[in-house]
Amino acid sequence: MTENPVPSNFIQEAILDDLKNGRFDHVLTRFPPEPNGYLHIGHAKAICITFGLAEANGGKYNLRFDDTNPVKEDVEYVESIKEDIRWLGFDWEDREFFASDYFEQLYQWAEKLILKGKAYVDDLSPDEIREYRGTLTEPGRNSPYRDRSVDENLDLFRRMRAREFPNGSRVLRAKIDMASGNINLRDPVMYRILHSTHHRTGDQWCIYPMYDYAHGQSDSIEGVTHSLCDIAYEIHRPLYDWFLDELEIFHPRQIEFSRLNVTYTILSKRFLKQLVEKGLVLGWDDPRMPTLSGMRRRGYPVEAVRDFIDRVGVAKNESVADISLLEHCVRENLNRTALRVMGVLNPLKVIITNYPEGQVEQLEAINNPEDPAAGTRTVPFSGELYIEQEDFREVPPPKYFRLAPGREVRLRYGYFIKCEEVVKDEQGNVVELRCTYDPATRGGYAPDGRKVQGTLHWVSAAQAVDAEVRMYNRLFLTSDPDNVEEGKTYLDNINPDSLKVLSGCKVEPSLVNAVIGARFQFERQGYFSIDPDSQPGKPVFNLIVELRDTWNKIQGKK
RNA sequence: UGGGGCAUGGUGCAAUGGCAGCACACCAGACUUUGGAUCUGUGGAUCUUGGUUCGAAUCCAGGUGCCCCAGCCA
Repeated sequence: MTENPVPSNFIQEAILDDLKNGRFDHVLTRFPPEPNGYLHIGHAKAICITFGLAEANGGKYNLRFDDTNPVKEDVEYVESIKEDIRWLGFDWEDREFFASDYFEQLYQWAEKLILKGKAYVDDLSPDEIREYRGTLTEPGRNSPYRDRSVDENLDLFRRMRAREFPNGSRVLRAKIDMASGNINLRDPVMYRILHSTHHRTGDQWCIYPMYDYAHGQSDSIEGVTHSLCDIAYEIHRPLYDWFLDELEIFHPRQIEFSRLNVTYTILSKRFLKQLVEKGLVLGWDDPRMPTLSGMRRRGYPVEAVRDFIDRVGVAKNESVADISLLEHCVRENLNRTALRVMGVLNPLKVIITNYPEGQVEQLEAINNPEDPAAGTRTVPFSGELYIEQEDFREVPPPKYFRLAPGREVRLRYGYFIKCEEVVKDEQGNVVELRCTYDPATRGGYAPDGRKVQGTLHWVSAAQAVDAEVRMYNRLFLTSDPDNVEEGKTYLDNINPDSLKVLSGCKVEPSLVNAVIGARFQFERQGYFSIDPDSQPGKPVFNLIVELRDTWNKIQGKK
């Protein structure tokens, strides 16, 4: 977890400076999502930085929905966004705002700019506006409507509001500089006509403010001191400042930091939406998704997600965080907190030939070796068990420590068993092992000091609970999925094996009534959580993350 | 001579003129009733050229590379 509650980064330094030199005497930040999609791990970084910095400096933070484009937004998203932020552990109390609440004020300020001769109504078509804007290397040209009189502008703008004109027929533009090297300053559009029902204001408006015009003013209305945002808005800052200065209203400070990228995933709302809509995943909360709802469903502890964000840091470099760091954070958390259990994913039947017929013993097992307070439980042992198919090899390769004909291994918390006979079906598949056990090794200790190389997990057949286990793998095959050759897209990099559903799994009986969301370590395999799809007596597990596997590594080298 | 931003091990982040450090990853070993965890150890970085300075990752100048901007999206 975070050792140092006060973050040390360039934004914190800037805040401290502002406090010290009197630019501000308190700190108020805001997170401004547009409700047009679900939050992902990249947003989590923005939220933790934005809200975390406010907390660290004794300030408050607002949640403000940037809902200025009715055609893309929906209440479904505002609900999910709130749930995700709460999950992250932040409480914005009563400071929940919507840019749409400011539409009237924004409109009045627009009239003010018209009156000042700083804004005008333009009749150019969208195509013409683009033409007049010029290019990256050539300056733009003034619109023929640029020098309309204040009265005419005012009249036209009011009639825009009064629904007199169709979509796309006119816009309100700021009058700045069509020759500016910064294209954002080439008379940016402030209002466009959109005859469209807004999810909150309904049909009250048919003109909607653009981001650049709405954002800074919304910050100002709320008294935000530090408006932290994506590096992409850095070149918008002159415009952000321009509106505030021209309007002569409270002037927050915008500071930009670089967004988070993560290897083997894609963090773009557009792409994530595509995955959902094309049915390539089961929904926004599919456990393979980098969305917060997906991670939550998968079973990632929120503490681990936060820890990851802290470790990734804050800077302006374009950076790509290694997914293995996230996985490390998850494992580190779960190693401390998850109860250990035994579950067999791909069962292979084992008959203990010398075990007393019909006998069942209750053996004691440790719940979490990292946490003595977690105590112990009992697991039933009998003459008919399941072990993992992978834990038996008829012809064991070098360094394979598990079961093989004639070899003795330990069953965890159980007995030493020795494989005496291999039973196969007509196709030659191993279907059953016949073994003997050493009654003197109860609990897994040999009184004669005899060693075995392997310890296997197992489940007693009669008491086993049937379970479905969903094994997840990276959604993408390449570390930078969007980096594709001509003619291909990130969709070509999708991993066809990102989900494998195992249906005949056998888990120990203590798991029969595990609650949704509970997390366990299946010993020697990985961490798993109970999926909401679980039914009473029929648990469904999600693989959260596998245990580190050095045997796998050894094999991979060959 | 469009404008803006960024360059530190494989990855991410520190070092704010004074011994380039931390984490993840990687590799080797110890230990182990989870091939988990834990512990120990190895290797590996300041984009480049010049300048200032006793001393430069840090300051200055030039160069190079990468990212962003031409929505009536945010």
